[in-house]
Amino acid sequence: METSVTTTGTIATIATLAAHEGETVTLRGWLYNLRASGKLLFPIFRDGTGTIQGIVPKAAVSEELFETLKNLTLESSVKVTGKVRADSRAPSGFELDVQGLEVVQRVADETPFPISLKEHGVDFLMEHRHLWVRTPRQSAILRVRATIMRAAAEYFDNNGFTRTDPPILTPNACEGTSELFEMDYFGDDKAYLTQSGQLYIEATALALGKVYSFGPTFRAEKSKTRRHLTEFWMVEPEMAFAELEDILQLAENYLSYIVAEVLKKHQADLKVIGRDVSKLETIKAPFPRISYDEAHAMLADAFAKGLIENEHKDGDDFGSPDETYISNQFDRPVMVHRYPAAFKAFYMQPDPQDPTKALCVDVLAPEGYGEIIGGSQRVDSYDLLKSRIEEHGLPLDAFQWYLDLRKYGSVPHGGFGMGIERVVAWICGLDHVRETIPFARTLNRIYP
RNA sequence: UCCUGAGUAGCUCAAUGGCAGAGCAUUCGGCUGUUAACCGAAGGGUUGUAGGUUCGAGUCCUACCUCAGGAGCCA
Repeated sequence: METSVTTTGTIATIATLAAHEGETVTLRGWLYNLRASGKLLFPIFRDGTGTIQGIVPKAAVSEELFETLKNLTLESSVKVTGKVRADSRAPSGFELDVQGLEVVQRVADETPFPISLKEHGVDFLMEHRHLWVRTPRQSAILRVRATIMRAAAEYFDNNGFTRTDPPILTPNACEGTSELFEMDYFGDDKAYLTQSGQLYIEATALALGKVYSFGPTFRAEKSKTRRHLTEFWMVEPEMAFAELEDILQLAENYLSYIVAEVLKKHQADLKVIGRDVSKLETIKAPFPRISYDEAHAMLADAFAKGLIENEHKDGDDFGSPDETYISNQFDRPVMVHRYPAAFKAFYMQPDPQDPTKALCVDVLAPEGYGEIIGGSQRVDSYDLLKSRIEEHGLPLDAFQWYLDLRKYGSVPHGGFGMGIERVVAWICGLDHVRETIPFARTLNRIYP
């Protein structure tokens, strides 16, 4: 430890400095930037809660303190003591008149902090993600993420749901579709990383009524877009005695709550991120609802008017450009329901009005962020589910336990899954989900 | 897997087939209100890899590698 002139003051964090105006406090953090103007230094400190500029006139401090700070390297860790002073020139409204400094660890001159205040490329930043997270924007995003995750669990905790997390290691593909990460399970057996906990929480929903799960999910798909990670966090509610209408209402109330929580607690962070909060203030239930058929008509009309490039074929799933167009017609998330059953999962309940359609919903976030929630009412008939499993060419024995749920007191039930990273990307207005998680796992990257 | 694009100084990028450069960062010097501070100077290069065309290749051709954006699939 290298020590310079030290004085003591009340330990404080930058976020709470307004409450310490006029007081002498000690901050513990890092040197974020340093500007010098002859006999005047302007160090900027960060401590994880924010940044503040210090001011150090040569005449006001000891020679030792001045020289130590003048030669200090960026991202060196420090304890700095000074008097909090309101100043209209400061972005946060406050500055610190530095009186004392203890250098905890000085970054060596030969190995300067690699991330500068200037622009960097994506590859370089991701290669240095362990250091990139220190920058104000990335820290702000991670704070918002934390609030979104807390609100995502809190809403269910406050509304009668019991958290029941499913296993991460599973014996087979939950839905028999996506590519999974495979691993050896003590020799004879293979295990797979979960792609969804849904089937398991259907079991716990029939035990506890209303349940949810919240955890990491894995997809080995070679997806390479701004919306995909190979490891991401998903929150999934499941309710017994619930039909599609209940699921729609839950989804709109849920998202409204999460957005409200972020707006309530993160105005400063959203400003650092550069988010237009007026786009979030409109996010209140009820959300617009359109059926697949209505969405198709909307796309057909748009194609006729030359607003979109590719014609959407009735009966086909929507592509990303289609979803973007649909979501751009609304100022809040749009709930698209009753897709053709043909390209949806085997466990979705058919619509009694039109059995070729499934009682399902995709919630598309505004501003082109695409699908953030996918849900459905589940098949509750034993015979129908059995024939669906067979039609999809899935192994019956692997799904016997799942069929059992329809044998012992089956009820209408359903729920949805929400991808946390896509919600964070949308709420923060980010270009790519890789910035929404501390260490993103993508197709081409597993370091650091 | 497919399509498109990009790899040049630590970083971000320039360079008609003809001497490989700038800004930032680093080091040194100057400046008492800077806001990605500014001004001056210095150091810093096997142009992704391997071949090929050419008097001459960062530049053109072939293959490969890496990364990015998109499609498909999905949350």
